[in-house]
Amino acid sequence: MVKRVTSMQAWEGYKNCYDCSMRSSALFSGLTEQDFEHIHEPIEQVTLKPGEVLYKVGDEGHHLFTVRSGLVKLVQYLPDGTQRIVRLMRSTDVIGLEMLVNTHYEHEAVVLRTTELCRYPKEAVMQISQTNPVLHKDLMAQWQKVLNDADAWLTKLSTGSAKKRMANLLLRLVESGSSECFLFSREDIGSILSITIETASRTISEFKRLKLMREIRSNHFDLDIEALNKIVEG
Amino acid sequence: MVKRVTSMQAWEGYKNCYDCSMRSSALFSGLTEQDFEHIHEPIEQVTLKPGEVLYKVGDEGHHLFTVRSGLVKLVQYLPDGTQRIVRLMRSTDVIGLEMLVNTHYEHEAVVLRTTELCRYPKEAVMQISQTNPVLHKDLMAQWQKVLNDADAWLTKLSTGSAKKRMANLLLRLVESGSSECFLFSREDIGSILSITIETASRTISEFKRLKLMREIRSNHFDLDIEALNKIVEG
DNA sequence: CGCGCAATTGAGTTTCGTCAAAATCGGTGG
DNA sequence: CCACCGATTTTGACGAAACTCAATTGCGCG
Repeated sequence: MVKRVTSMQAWEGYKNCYDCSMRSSALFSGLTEQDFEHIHEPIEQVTLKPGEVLYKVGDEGHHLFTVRSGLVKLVQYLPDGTQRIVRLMRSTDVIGLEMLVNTHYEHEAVVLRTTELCRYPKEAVMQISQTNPVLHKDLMAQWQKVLNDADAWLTKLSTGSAKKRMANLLLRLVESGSSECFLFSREDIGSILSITIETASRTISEFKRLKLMREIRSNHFDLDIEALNKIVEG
Repeated sequence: MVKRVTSMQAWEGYKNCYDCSMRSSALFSGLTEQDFEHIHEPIEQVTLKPGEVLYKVGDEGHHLFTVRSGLVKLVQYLPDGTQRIVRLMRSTDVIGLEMLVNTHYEHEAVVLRTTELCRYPKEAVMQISQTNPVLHKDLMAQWQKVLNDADAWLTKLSTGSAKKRMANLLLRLVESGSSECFLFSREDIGSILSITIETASRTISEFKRLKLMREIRSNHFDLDIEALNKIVEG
């Protein structure tokens, strides 16, 4: 069992949201001073290290989170106990939207890379979303983004040969504007693509042999994006 | 190319929504008389026959739909041109939620069984959702429902052996309270489970041989739910 | 009745999973 | 600094599952 939550720094009201470097994307960036008066619980910033668990399937919860930096996996478990990663959440993504409708989380949220989060009380989000059109629209957009991601996850990462899936995953993990990407454990890769760790390993080995990817350092690769695109299309 | 839209019957204002037999689930069931005054475009009821296309990927659109009865598939296309069914929409499901955020549809919506829909202008939904807390909450719930379905689609219908996927699909298609289900073309089944039509056919044949399902009449089956559950768990 | 399309079945090939062994990596302690 | 340990990753050999291609059957409809 892993420790659940680590460093947490309470924010002094709304100033931090107001001045937030992520204003354009953070959930509360469009709020008015009036809105903030309705928030009774402080918005907190959380930092989690790899392996730490934000919440588990079925946990009762009262918070939504915005990812400021890092990478979080959302996991569900199959009847046979194996895990399936159903989503990867990165900067500007909102985790735990289901709190606006449910009282319990639908996934297990586990940190893959050191992650900074903003934590919002769900009551505040629910209430303000009914009066503030900007937040209302933001939430809809977030919901739609998650849904689009889910569709892409299905069509690109869960359909076709292992090679195609892997190529799609690599292209998705590329830092935009560059051709580099970080990878995580073979087990996680397998649980994303629905393949075994052996197949994951073999596919990566083959890609390296074909010079589709070059290992700069441990789990950090430089990709031949053109060639990978060819595999995806082929 | 298929005809796009057939019979469409304009509704005389809000009375029909108010008296609607699906009041508890239809999108506008919780609206007040005031709300209805803001709707300039009539709400219409659409009936579509199997094979008809409600909209296509990238179509510009101004409407959301509630499924009253029937079955609609939402399809996306892969780079190689093959189709993947990413969702099945049944009674009480809302089609085209993305219209609240986008101007174009994300999928191709094709009718599998004769389907009755209620058609709502998106402007009305967007506007009223900001003032009517009931609709606001309904929309959130709908969004979450779609998301849950997407997760289940991934974990149950796109993971594991063909037998497990098929068993999961059959159990999902069962009319609740009974043990009967309708099936559609092997091609559609394949495009749901991400398997070939041959594998789909073989799996069904095997299930029939093992008495897991009995064909009452063409594509209408009586299922051994217990046994299918065992396959899913195994 | 026969045409056309969908579904089924069969045979051979490919891909992927399984099991096992070897190699590599990271951290620990002598 | 090096040896050692456990965990992860890689690689190999084999078998099972699914895909491909092709032939056959079955069904609806003119």
